[in-house]
Amino acid sequence: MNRFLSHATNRIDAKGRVSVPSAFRAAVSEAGVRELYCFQDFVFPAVSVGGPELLDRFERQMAAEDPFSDAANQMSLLVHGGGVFVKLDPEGRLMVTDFIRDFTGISTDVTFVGRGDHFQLWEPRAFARAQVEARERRKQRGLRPE
Amino acid sequence: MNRFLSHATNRIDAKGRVSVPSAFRAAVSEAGVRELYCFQDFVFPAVSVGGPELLDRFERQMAAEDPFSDAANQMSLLVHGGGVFVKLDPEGRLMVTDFIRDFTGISTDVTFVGRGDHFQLWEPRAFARAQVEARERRKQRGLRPE
DNA sequence: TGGGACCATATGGGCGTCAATGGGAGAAGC
DNA sequence: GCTTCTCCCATTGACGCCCATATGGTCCCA
Repeated sequence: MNRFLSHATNRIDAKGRVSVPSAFRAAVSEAGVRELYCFQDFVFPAVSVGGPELLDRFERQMAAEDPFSDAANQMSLLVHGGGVFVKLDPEGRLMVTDFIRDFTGISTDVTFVGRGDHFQLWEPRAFARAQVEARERRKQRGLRPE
Repeated sequence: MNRFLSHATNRIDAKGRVSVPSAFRAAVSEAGVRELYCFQDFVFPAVSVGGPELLDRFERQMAAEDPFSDAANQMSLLVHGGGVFVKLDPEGRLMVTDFIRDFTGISTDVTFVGRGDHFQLWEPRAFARAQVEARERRKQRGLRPE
């Protein structure tokens, strides 16, 4: 699996570290990446994490918009200026900084959520709520997956 | 048989495992799959299980939309983040995790329900009720095909 | 037609491995 | 010198793999 799929919740230890699920670590190292880039999501109260190619994704998104629009400006500010680098320790853990805590509401546990080409850090209950909401929205739209 | 048909109920053992019916296992191994992807159904209190092609179907649907829209984000959250991988042990059993239990209400027994290209996990009595309901609905509609 | 052997599936439990977690010590920065 | 971060090692608990047993059904043969 070279993509980020599924989800898992891990505990933050006394030093503020949390283990990245092994499936995600495998996907990261498979891409040969040791340093990850992360920034605040545009839609959800979550922090997105990925390799350098994650920047490409948002540059594509920005390219899809008028480069001088407000939206493109804000996106650049958040992605280029607002992002931070995160390193994994030899055991595959990362430090949960205030940058992450403040935006997500994370305090003691982190839910890692696969998003295909990247993954996200969520406060566990916020993730549960967002899922319920997304499901409700789909029902309202009457869209069926099949 | 390369499709999932009929239904069967098996007991969860002390370690939280349950045997996948042999007919379903045959259909799975015929596709050469050892790792299954499963996620919560959009309509019923059931967990859907299938091979990677189940994921492909959702991704095709996502690809049809604006990839950066809210709708696509929510879809990704449910499909990429909401699913979990399930492995079968050498005897063809799977672990019934809390992810499955909480959503379906399964506690001691699991009803496996074939759905053509995938199958589902149900709490036995919930499945019985859903069948009765479906039958009633059809009667009300005068047995017209949809 | 009845009994018995055989086979496949389902089920139960032991054990090793690995991921997650906790804590200590050295190194680097304030 | 104190704090903070990084690396290293220990612990533990869950999960995957293995082998053993039970149960029900089918086939064969008397």
